[in-house]
Amino acid sequence: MTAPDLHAALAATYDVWMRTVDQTGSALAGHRLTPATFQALWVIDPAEPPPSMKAMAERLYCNAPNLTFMTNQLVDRGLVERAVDPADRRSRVLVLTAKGRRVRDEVVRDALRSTPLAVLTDAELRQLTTLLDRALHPG
Amino acid sequence: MTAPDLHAALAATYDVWMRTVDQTGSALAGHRLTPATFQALWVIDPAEPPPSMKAMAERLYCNAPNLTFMTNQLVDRGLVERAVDPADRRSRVLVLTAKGRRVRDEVVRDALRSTPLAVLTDAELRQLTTLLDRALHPG
DNA sequence: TCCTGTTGATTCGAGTCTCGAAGCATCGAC
DNA sequence: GTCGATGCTTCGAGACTCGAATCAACAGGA
Repeated sequence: MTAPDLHAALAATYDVWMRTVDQTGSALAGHRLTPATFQALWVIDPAEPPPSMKAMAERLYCNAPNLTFMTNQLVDRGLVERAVDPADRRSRVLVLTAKGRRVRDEVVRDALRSTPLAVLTDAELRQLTTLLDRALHPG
Repeated sequence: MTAPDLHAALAATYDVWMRTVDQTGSALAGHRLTPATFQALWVIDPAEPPPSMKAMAERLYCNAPNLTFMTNQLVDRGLVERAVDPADRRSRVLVLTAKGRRVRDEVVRDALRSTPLAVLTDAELRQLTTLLDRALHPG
């Protein structure tokens, strides 16, 4: 690793993500969503068991009070509901409502359509994911 | 391009950038910088002519009032100065102060040390940059 | 069974960030 | 010179973020 190569790679990563958020913006406004609430929705995979607040905070790289705030935004908009985790009654899990699943589908589709990455081929995308995953999960 | 491959690539891109910001946080606090002011500093390359507000706004994907706010933060901390562009007296260019250059060097170094991408080899980094640039600048 | 320390989440307050609308000065073309 | 366009700032409102304090529930040991 040398600084110029690393700098260029990080700058490009930043650009791709920021352009994705920026160009998804107009689609989000239609659902009264902001980048923050979109990201919260993004990390709730409806195919997996509903995540706890703690799990959400880790995925979103934010702290607990912040997540409480974002969760309230989503609850106010009728997209998620809090439920008590029977296995640990301190923990609240976030369950998508029917509307939440529908809205999430739409905005995720919008994001995938808007991201600059959409122009890459499947092979390139897999190559990209492999490189990034190697960085995220070394060893 | 198919949705699952694209989804995975975008998720990994998001993770790399957010982990970079997250892990650079403690280093930023020492200079009384936030992620936003750090990003503003990041896009002022001291090796190039000082950027105008407009150029900054494009690089940061934000609007003019927002940039005025962030510029004020940097000016208050003595890191940049506004200067009138002689070629267009409406335009203000952002000039790093001596302290600004020093602080920018430090925090950029911190960011490059903190990013998950730092574990990749030069060859991998160049491969990554090539892929991302192809997405950012197609054709 | 009680302590006791820990953990998951919320509340509160303060500060930061973001943006639309309106305003001002300057530019460029005519 | 006039007029529309452009670059930036101000203002006001809302969204976001976080540290500190609080509360309920868990987990372990005496």
